[in-house]
Amino acid sequence: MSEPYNPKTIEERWRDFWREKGFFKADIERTERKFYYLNMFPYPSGKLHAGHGRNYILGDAIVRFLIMRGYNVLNPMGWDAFGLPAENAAIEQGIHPRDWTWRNIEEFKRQFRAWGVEYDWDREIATCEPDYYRWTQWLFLKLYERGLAYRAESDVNWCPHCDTVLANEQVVGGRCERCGATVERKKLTQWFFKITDYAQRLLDDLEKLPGWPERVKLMQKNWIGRSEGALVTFKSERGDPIQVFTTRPDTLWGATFLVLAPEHPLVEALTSPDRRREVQEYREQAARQTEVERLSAEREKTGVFIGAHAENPVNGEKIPIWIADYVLMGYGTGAIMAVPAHDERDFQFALKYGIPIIPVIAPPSGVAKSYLMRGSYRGGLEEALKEAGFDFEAKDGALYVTLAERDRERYIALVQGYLQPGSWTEVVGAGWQFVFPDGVANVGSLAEERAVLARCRELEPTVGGVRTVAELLWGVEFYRELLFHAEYGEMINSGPLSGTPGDQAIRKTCEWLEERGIGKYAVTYRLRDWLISRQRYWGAPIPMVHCDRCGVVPVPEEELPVLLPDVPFIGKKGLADVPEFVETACPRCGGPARRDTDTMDTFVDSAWYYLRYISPQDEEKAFDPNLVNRWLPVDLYVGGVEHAILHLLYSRFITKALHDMGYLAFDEPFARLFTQGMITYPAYWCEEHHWIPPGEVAEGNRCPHCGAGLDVQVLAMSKSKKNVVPPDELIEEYGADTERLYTLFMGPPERDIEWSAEGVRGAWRFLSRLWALITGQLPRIRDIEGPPNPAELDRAGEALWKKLHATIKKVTEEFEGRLGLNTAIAALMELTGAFSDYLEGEVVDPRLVREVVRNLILLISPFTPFMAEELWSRLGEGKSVLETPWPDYDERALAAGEVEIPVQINGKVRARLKLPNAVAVDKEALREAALADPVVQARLAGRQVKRVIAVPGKLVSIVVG
RNA sequence: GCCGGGGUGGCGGAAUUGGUAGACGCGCUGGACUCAGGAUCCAGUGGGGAAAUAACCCCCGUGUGGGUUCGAGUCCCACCCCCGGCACCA
Repeated sequence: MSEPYNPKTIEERWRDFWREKGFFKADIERTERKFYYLNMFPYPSGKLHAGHGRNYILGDAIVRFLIMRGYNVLNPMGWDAFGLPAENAAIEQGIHPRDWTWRNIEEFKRQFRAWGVEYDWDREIATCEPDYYRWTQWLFLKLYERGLAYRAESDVNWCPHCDTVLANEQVVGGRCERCGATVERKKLTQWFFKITDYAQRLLDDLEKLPGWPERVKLMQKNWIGRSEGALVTFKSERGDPIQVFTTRPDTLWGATFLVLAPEHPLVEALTSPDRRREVQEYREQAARQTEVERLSAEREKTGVFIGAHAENPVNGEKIPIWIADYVLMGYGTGAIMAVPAHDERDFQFALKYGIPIIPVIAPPSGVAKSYLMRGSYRGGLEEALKEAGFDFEAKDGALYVTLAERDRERYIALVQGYLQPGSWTEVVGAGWQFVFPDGVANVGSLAEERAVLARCRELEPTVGGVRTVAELLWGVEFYRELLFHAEYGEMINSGPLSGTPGDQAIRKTCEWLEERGIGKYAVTYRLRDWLISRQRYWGAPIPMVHCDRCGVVPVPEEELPVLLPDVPFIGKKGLADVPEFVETACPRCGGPARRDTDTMDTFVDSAWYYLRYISPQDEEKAFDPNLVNRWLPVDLYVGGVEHAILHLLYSRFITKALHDMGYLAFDEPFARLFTQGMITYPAYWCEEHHWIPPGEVAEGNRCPHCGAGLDVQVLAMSKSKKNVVPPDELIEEYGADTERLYTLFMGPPERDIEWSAEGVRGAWRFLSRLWALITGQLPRIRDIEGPPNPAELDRAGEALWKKLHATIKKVTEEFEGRLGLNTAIAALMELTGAFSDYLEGEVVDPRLVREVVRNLILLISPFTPFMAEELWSRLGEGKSVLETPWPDYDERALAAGEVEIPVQINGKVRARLKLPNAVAVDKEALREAALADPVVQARLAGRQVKRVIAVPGKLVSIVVG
């Protein structure tokens, strides 16, 4: 009757069919109904594993859908082929990186073919080929001409394992993103791209990208890290201007010291002779520190006073200058004003080093506190406080008063009368006041702070060991929570701006600063320029020449590409080690000169490749602006979230730069972005033998080599952790269609999901069932033509007809919308089940059977193209599935048949009615039908119906008394 | 610490604008076919109760506690936990 499902022979038959027919070739000249679908191109390392399928199988299904929908789809593939792994593998195996790379590429292509994943292979590109990197070099020259590529000495991240520098984006938690080695800091002269010029636009234009996941946009936003504030110029005693950036200009009057980054250029000149040695030591120690050490040594802040002072421009206060490694040279101006009363780090620092603290912002809570030491006040105070309505606690003869700020004056007047001679108390809240029997002293300036401290010392000798008023108050636990806060509030102790409310404080201060020319409103970004130099061989050489007479000279465009020297590859090698590469003539003066020996970061290669696909063989230019402007932005770009910042931010930057140069009409490369999740699988770790492939793990999670207990973690599939499932084995056992179906069925494509061998079996069972079902029906429908007549269908037929169209709708909408293909497949499984049930009924309409079979094949074809093509041809259809239009659904079918309507009574479902659709969608009829139902009637007996809510097509809710 | 996302059966996950919670699959249980089954097929499967050669019925259930509503997985408030990003950023 029906033959068994044998994917091996089926898939072998169709593997080259689509390519030979040219279904995946885009018509590049025709752009109406065009669709540029793009998968992030892979780095060809070794072999593809099942985890890679998440990206490519998804993409292939989408593209097949789009082709059937009649789109002119551009769906290219290429290779991000430059990079360190090729070099490392080459060193290990003694072969050239290029040979290693091309071997992998061939393997990838073989695997794509086995998967049934097709591309427009005429457009294949590889970034390591001269006809590609020639244009990467061209891009560099263009950026250089525009002033967007420059060479500078700076502190860079150095990976000792990879022997090269890294971009900030490639350092994760102080470690090399690639190899995990601890990153060191080095001072080197390197090439940078000026991405910071585009910081604001990269930020603003995120709003132009509604088709991007919110979280990716947010990650970019955080990475760009815009902060608003002010630049304020302080002056050293010698007169050097010291510019600081602050987000809290409203706290300027509270700045009691300055802190410079240890690397700050002024440190050298400002340090006094007696501090020189200590400062030097601190700077050296800071320079030695790796990022990791700085992170781990967190919390406790260290720093050194450099023996110089600066003048605070707003109040003329003379404040000390320190250096500390919590201030980073790379952010803002590398110098900060420290306001210990309102910044937590500054507060810790000031407390530790005995630097005065002056509060200048009232805490918004409006709470103040006062502590009266035992013996500092006369009897009767407690009663007086009580009578005046103050809230306090008495403990061991001391009083702890908590008051509202508005009662401050009244409280001071009261308590002053009860103070013992020689004693005092404080009021700590919006400002700190010391209350003596004969007067009140405010701590609103450094001079006042000194005076208060002196007076207290005089009265109480034990105060002698305390360096600042803040320290004195810190000694009273009761006060601690009020000594520091970082909130916005009314300005106090701030000269002419005292009394400015919190919501206007920053704006008013900025205006005030600008009027006086001391400072101005300013914006700072966390984003740094993109360091693109790499000291390795396998990358695009930077097309620059160093000439003793002419300096740095660009290689003329017509001399591109600067070819990588073809050298035998043994051991680590940089271009600097190849004399015949280095030695050249200066393009300007013709004299002897040296080539730049750095290659570009591979993220430069991938920052523009989506443009090259449009005209991959063009020998005249990098891309054809005319065609590119018609085909881009990319309609749908699919790849992993791990590129949320690096690749996607760089690509946006390069697109904008090319846009500004007039090459591109658009300034965002990817209209819609979809980030697929990763496939995870258990990974086993043995202390001694490291990663153990899951298949080799011994009984009881033990190491097969030493028997030690293994550490199991479910991690993203990767070759390095040995937890991969090879597609070849899956295809051998179940066929590519099963792997494809399971990959898309396992869960929503954007989520990380664990691979399950049992799940694969489920997909296999379904396909076997479907195969048997359809092949079993072929004889019945071979000679049947035309669609069924809905009017002639019986109840069962009508239900199936309805189900069919609901499924078409569901699958279509998932492809066109959120790409929840797992639910689309579930719908196809349901339809298959319903179809199977229908066939067991007594009356079977062959035309309906034919209709369902045809549509099932078409609907499932993006997921399982081999089986679909095979069944389609057996059906006697002359054309390929890919030449057949995607089915449309019929609204009439959706409105046919019966629906089940639940009836709720007081919020609980008490009956389910089967009603004709016509009744269910009519509010009144629905209401009547529900009330007339016997079960409902019985429920309502003797109770009063208060309200009936009938929701057409949904439910009826009855409220009774 | 700050900013996002998310907590639904034994598991992966479904649930338009608030409208039958648990689609679909896995696993499990029972049965069939088998020398055998880790293959395949059929049936059942949130928990508890009632009932029992049947259908049906009741209670509880979407991290916790409150709230809005005829009705809440979905909305509001408070909290707990997990994941991701940033992290001395001035």
